[in-house]
Amino acid sequence: MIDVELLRAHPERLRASQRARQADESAVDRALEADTARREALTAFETLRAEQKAFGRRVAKAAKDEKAALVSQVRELAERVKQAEAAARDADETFQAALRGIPNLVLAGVPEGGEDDYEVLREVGERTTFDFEPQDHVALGERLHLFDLERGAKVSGTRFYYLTGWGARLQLALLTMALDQAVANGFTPMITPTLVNPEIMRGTGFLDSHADEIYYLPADDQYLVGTSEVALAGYHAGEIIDLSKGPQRFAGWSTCYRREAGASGRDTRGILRVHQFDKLEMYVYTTPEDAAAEHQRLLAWEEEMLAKIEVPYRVINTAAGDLGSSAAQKFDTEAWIPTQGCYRELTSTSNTTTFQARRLGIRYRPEPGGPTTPVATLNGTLATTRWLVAILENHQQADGSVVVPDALRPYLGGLEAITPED
RNA sequence: GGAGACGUCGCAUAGUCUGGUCGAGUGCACCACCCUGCUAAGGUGGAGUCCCGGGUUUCCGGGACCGAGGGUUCAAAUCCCUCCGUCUCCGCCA
Repeated sequence: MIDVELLRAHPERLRASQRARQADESAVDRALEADTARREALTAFETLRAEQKAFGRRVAKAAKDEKAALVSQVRELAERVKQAEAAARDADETFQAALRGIPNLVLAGVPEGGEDDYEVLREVGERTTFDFEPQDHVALGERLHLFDLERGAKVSGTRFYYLTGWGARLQLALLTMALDQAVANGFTPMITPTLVNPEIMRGTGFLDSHADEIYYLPADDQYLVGTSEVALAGYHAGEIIDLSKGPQRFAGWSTCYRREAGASGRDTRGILRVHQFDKLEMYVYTTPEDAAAEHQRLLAWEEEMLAKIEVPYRVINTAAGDLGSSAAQKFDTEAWIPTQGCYRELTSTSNTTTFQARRLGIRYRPEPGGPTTPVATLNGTLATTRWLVAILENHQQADGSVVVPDALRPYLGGLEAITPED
């Protein structure tokens, strides 16, 4: 949620932000109007309510035989209070809805435009080349019995899969390595709920821009999370937290569920785009002043992981129009996928500034005993099931085996390569 | 799944039967100051969150908030309903 003070004092900044996102500028003015209407309605109600309370005190103090007369006098006032309260509530709901309709203010440095207007910040590593015809991850995985797509489809439908044998172990190894790295950097490991209540899902902003991506269970009025970011954001909802000892960093391990509603026909092969996968996610609560620096740290930790799996990648600065409603800036890292001849997203780190925290009511005290103010929150990927695609394709050998990157070997009992004979 | 008890200001509790002077007492913790020759004890005061208006760095006035949401009433922490959560017992499954 946008800061109301910002809306009132600098609506032009929000209009510019909306333009950069290729979103509706008039939403800003509707929110401003709704704010004015809400304040008028609130003042009207509060004036009447104060009158009523003053009268109530007189009734309480009055002698018994006078009470009936006084009470009959305020009946009509009580009715007006009730109406004014309803009007104030309606005006507030209108305002809240208008405010929620405005996505986060994009930061300076975010490229304007849509999905294809990203800026490439750097490319790291040489694009992998082979002196043989490389196989795609599906062929490799099936040959090495790392996953079973056919039976995944039989049991759960398209975009579902079983990880089997070394495939299952490879995922566990990868996520465990990610968790170890996070812990070494001061993150608190968390295994989070994957089913959350509506107010938490709404608070993270996913119901705005990604609503059709989310599984919903009507019988229970709950949502399946598409990332543990949701549960980690909700963790401190409604709380005043302590940031005096620095940022609070959490590493969430969870299964993630996505409907992939708008992606029919895209990436239908293999485990690149699936309805269910596992992820290790970083989530940070920090001060608004520190958020940009923390964002760089999250990106650096992501790149540290990519270095460990030894795949070429690039880093992009996502364009404004491709940001989620909560994000003020987003960096993706994309690994080179040899058989596709392009880079594919492996990690994504967003600075959501105070946007999520405002919606979820998460504050801190900059000064001990001083007033509260919303915290800033950030998130970033450290490993997902999809990483297996990049590992398999980039480390494949002419004989169909896949060399295990050095850093992963300790997590696989020292295994150096996955070979067809296994 | 059945029965019951409970949910109050950081923690622990009072207040609910008998609606009004209760945004709410007490203890502990906390902050400031005082006192005591010093990591004890004592004294005084302060202190919740959010919103609106005015003044504008630490102020004043008003409103909301006693798990959440409805209702009754001139008036609700207090009465009624629904939901959520916690605990205890029973059943069921391990």
